[in-house]
Amino acid sequence: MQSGCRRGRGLGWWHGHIRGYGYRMTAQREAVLEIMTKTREHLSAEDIYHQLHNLYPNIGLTTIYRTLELLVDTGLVYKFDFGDGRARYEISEGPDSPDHHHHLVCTCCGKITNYTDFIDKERKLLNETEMGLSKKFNFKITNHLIQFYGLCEKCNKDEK
Amino acid sequence: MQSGCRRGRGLGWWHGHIRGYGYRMTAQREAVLEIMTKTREHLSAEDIYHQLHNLYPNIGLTTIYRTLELLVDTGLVYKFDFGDGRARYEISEGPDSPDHHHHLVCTCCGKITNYTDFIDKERKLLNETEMGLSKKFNFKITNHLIQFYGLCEKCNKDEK
DNA sequence: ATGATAATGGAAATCATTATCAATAAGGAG
DNA sequence: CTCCTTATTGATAATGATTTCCATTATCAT
Ligand SMILES: [Mn+2]
Ligand SMILES: [Mn+2]
Ligand SMILES: [Zn+2]
Ligand SMILES: [Zn+2]
Repeated sequence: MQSGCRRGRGLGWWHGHIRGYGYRMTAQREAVLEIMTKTREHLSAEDIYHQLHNLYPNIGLTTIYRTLELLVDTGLVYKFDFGDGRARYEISEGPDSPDHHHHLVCTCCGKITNYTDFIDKERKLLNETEMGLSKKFNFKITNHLIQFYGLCEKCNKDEK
Repeated sequence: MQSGCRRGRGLGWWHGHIRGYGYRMTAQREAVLEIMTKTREHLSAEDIYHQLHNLYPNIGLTTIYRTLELLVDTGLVYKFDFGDGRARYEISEGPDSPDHHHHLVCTCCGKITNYTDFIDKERKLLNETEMGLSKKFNFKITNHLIQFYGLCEKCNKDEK
């Protein structure tokens, strides 16, 4: 329907997004997005770097960092700190998408678990809270972070 | 009332806590706790280091880091990552204390705002959620992190 | 196809946090 | 209170993730 639609020519849906911010589309950015959209893992910059080295032996780690920063800035990717000393990234469908989820972080082994359960109740409370906080502090909320810390099933057993 | 009470001899309430974990009480640990309990700011290790240098010109930054790690491990202090590249610390009264609060983080200027509003509703939802998640994932939750990101009043204005 | 300029990648620089290790001090035993 | 074991400290070096630089390359509007 939209005249600008370029589907069917091998272009990812993200081209328009990137270009819309005035950035150029490059093979490296394509490659990083390709990986990010195909995994549910929480990859570090170096994880991505290693995965790409097969396909692009000359890609630089610096470029991975730069690309991730761009993707975070334009809202395509979330950046997380799970406490293991390196940033971790995950594709983002935005805080209102049905795939939006939060995390359980095992403080023992570092395992990360996605959960979408209870998100509906959460969403309701979050909306109220965001509205109240915006009003009280004149703070314009754009996003939120929720994480639960504790022991995963395995670590909880080993604990005993 | 309690026979073990040591008030009135210059000992902080935290002595028993630290000793209870088998750690020795030192002037340095005392000093760090003294600062942490007297501020509502979110200090970095270096912040604390500088504040202490007047009183203890010989205290080492390494010791600050070690002490903070100890305090976090024993639950007296919370460690946060607000995205400015350094860890920030804050005294903890525990997730069930009336002083327990969450944060608004300005993504523009980095300003951190404590809020306790809506905590009651939050607590209710958190309890339900924690219970549900514990059951579904066999995950033993010990703590949680909630942060809202956006623009503070000042940055929102300047934005326009 | 051409040119202006944004993007890349290799290497060096940053900078918060850790590891080492000899010197010091806490606190239980006597 | 003194002694002794051993946790703790502090100076320094090491680590490691992320940035900065800058010459080379690639994108894309014209
Ligand atoms: Mn996730
Ligand atoms: Mn706070
Ligand atoms: Zn675990
Ligand atoms: Zn601000």
